[in-house]
Amino acid sequence: MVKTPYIGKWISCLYRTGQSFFDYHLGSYGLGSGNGYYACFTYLFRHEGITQDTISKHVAIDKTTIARSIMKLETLGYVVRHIDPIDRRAYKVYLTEKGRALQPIIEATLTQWTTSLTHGLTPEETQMAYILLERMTQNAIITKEKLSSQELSRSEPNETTFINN
Amino acid sequence: MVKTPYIGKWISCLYRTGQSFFDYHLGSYGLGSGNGYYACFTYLFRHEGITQDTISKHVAIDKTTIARSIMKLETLGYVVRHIDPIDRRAYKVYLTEKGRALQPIIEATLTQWTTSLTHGLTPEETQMAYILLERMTQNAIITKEKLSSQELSRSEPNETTFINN
DNA sequence: AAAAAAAGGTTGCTATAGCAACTATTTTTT
DNA sequence: AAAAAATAGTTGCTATAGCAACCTTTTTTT
Repeated sequence: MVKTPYIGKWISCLYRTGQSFFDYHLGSYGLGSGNGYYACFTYLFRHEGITQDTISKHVAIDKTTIARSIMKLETLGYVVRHIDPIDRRAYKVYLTEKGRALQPIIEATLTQWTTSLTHGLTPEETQMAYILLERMTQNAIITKEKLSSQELSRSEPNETTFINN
Repeated sequence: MVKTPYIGKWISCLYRTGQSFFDYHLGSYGLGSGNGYYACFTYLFRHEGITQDTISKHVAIDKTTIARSIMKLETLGYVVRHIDPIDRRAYKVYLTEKGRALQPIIEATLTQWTTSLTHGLTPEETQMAYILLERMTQNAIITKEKLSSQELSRSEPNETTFINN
């Protein structure tokens, strides 16, 4: 890898090799390299009966991507969706037995990837990596929100622009 | 973002928001969200006349992706390719004037993204983030290489498997 | 020197994921 | 209560990027 002072390059490489890793280890379950699947799964492992939109917002992935991920997971028999009788626009998403059976496998793979990445780091460095990545992610989300609000800001001039400072 | 002990989630978010960022800032130059473009550019800014394969290996991006990136950059008039007279399989890639004119713009955008991500971090933390990301990326590449060599290891039993330890 | 293997690139195919625009409900305005 | 706006989800489209297979040229074996 070339040395440049740009973080994006490392991120990009980590993302892409991660995709290969997940595809390699979980491809046989019908899941491929899609981060969307694992985002949905890890969220569903903790919060069943939530809507796609809730997942989308909590994992910071576009609702279209979540919709298609859930669609695939439903086809594969890992989740079921029931229309929310109170809000008939929304689906509540539940894991099936088959889906829940995947929990240890998915968690093991995610852990394994994390472990691979932090190989050779001290526990303190690993901890630090977590914290820094989390903070950078927060910054990334804020930056993106600023861009979106700037796009709208012709009609409703700068008001939302500084919300996330 | 949901709190889980998996690094992949932060990486994924950073990667995707980064794509949006580049698309937003550089889309008007015909470059979109493709990390491949910026990898090619930043490498070409320092090393002109190299082959696609060299780029591919140095930036750890599949040669197919590099090929298509370069193809697009050629169409857009940012690079030219000349067959290497010594090795007629290979193309040597050069920036055009138009391509070189993009250097400050691309570098500014890459820097801006890095700056956005590290907002609120101390210089030491930023430095730490760099180092840790770099080390994790090295681990990622090694892990991936291990997987590839395992796939081959039926024909030529484990020999290459431990090379990268 | 011929055959085999490796290397540089390309093509075909696939999965992923975002954006814009849309439908259908629900909520808020007025 | 009607109109407007917001929300949940889907469809269409696009760009990105990897893998497998392939072609061509070069290098290595034998």
